[in-house]
Amino acid sequence: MKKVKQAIADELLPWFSQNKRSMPWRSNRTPYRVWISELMLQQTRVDQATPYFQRFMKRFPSLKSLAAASQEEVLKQWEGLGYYSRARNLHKAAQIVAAEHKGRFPDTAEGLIQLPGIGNYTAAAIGSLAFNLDLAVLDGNVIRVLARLFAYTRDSRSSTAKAELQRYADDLLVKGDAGNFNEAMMELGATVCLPRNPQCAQCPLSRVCLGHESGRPTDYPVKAPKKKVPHIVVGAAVVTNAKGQVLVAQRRAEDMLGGLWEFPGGKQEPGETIQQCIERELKEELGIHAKTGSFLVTVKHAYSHFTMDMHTYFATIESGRPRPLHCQDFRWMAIPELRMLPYSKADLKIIEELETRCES
DNA sequence: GAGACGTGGCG
DNA sequence: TCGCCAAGTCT
Repeated sequence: MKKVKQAIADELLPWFSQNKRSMPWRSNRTPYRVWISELMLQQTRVDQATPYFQRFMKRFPSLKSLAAASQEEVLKQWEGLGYYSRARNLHKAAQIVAAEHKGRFPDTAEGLIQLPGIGNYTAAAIGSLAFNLDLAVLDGNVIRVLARLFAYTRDSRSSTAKAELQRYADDLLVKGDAGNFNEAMMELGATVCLPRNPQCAQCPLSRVCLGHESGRPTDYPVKAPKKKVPHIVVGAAVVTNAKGQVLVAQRRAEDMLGGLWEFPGGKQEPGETIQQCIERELKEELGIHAKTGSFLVTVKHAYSHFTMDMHTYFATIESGRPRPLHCQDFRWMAIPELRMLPYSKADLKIIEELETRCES
């Protein structure tokens, strides 16, 4: 442990000061900027989050402007980034800070972690980076780096392993320089101590790394295998009316993809044709009796916990007027206006197909 | 504590 | 093609 601490001071921190290039846009570590960037970076690669961060800061330059926005505007900015509860929680937290903390961000770990969407990792990240608190982060990168450094054999997904590795991180933390220590550990994991091809020859810590010494660094961290995800078939409808408008519905707030808009539809039940599925879903969701028409497109999509084939058909209403039964809201939209609302990637693929057909 | 929760990139 | 993975949190 002592040798590792020494190597961090002598090798890792100098290495980091030469190699911190992945997020130049976060050199400005204000609480608001660190918070937004950390939220976006959860389970997300820097390259994917970067353009979102730039646009987000342009649209919502301050906590006040974010708190004043509608959830729909926030979701629209988040569209395509995934894990949309992050956006909903971000918006809630902004309103809490604006209303209950006079717009000042909490500057303690205890205060930060009470905000929605902020857990152990994000509280430590904001605390160390924006407020220079001595808090060590534990994310996927740090878990991998520490597991290799100490040839750690417990299942890294277990809570006991997390607690133990957190203690290692706490012990190694460079007091007074926690922000740089944390970013250095994560940057090392992201660029050198890679999951599949660790670049031990270039690693500033290889000299004190038990994983490297073992000759099998990729044996760490140990992980129990994941179960494979189910596959479902979904039917969806582009319901059209006489004005050439199409019907979109807003998903309920706490559901998966909550608050986003979609083409109505749902999971195909056993013994049902896809047309029957669509007509049933339209009745349940919107209370309309509709008839499916021609085929539009099949969207294949992989979510975190299932994969889906979404067969999309045109449809027209035979009787009834739409009502928001199993959805939050619905709207008739001209095709060129559709993109004003936020959607998931799967429904954006349907919109793309509609736009392509409109042009020709 | 295990499972829900998105998306894109990579070997 | 396909499973795994990426700066996690919530229930």
